[in-house]
Amino acid sequence: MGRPPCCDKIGVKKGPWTPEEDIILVSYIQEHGPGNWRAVPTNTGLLRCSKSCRLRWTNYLRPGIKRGNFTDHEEKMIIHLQALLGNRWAAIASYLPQRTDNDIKNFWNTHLKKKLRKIQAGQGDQSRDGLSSAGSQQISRGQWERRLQTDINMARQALCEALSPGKPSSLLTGLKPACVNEKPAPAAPIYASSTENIARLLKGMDDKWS
DNA sequence: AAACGCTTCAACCGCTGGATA
DNA sequence: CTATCCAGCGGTTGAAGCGTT
Repeated sequence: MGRPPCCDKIGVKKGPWTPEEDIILVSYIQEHGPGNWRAVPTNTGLLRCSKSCRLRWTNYLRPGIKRGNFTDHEEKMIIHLQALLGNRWAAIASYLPQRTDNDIKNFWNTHLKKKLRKIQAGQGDQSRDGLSSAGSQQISRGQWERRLQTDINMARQALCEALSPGKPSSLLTGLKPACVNEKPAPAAPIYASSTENIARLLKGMDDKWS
C-alpha cells in the first residue's frame, strides 16, 4: 500500500529562512543534487518540511536566478505569455529561465496588473469591446470565440516580435521553452543579490558546479 | 519623530496529477 | 484497480520596508 508514511509536522519550523539554514540546504544539494526533497529535512537536520526546502531552493537559492528589476524585454514577454498561457506561471517561467515562477507571479500581481489596468483605463470605452466583454450578452458565443482566437494570434505575433532579437521566429511553428532548448548555462552561477552573502560563504564550493 | 497606509515579496496553504506499492 | 505518497503548481498571506502626513 502506497509509499512509506509522510513525515509528521511536529517541530517543523516556519517563517523566513536564516543564512545558516540556507547554507545547510545549499551544501546538501550541492552534494546530492536537487530532488528527493522528502529526504532533505531528515538528512540535513533542518527543521523544515520538504516542501519548504524545495521552495527555498527553487525560488531563492538555485544558481542562475536573476533577481530584481525586470527588463523591458522580460516585461513584454511576460505580458504576452500571460495573454497566451494565462496564469500558468511555471509555464511562463520556463521561457525565462533566470526567473522563478514565484518571481514572475509577484511581478505580475504587483506591477503588471496595475500597469495594464491603467492602460485599459486610458483606452476607456474601447476596452469594453474587447475580451472583457466576453461574458456580455451583446455578442454571440461564436463571435466571442473568433475574437478570442484573434487575440491569441495577436498575442503570439507580439510575443514572436518580443523574442525576435537574434532569435529565429519559431513561435508560430511551436515555441519551445528555454529550458527545453539548450539552456544558456551561465558560465558562472549568478546568485541572487539578496543571497550574495550566502554565495560568498559558499564560494569555496562553487567549483563543484562548474 | 511618530503614526499611518501602501507596496513588495518570501513563504505558506491547499489542490492536483503522476508515481508507486 | 485502489490507496497513498510526493513533487509541483497557483493563489494567498503577512511581515518588512518605504513613503507620506
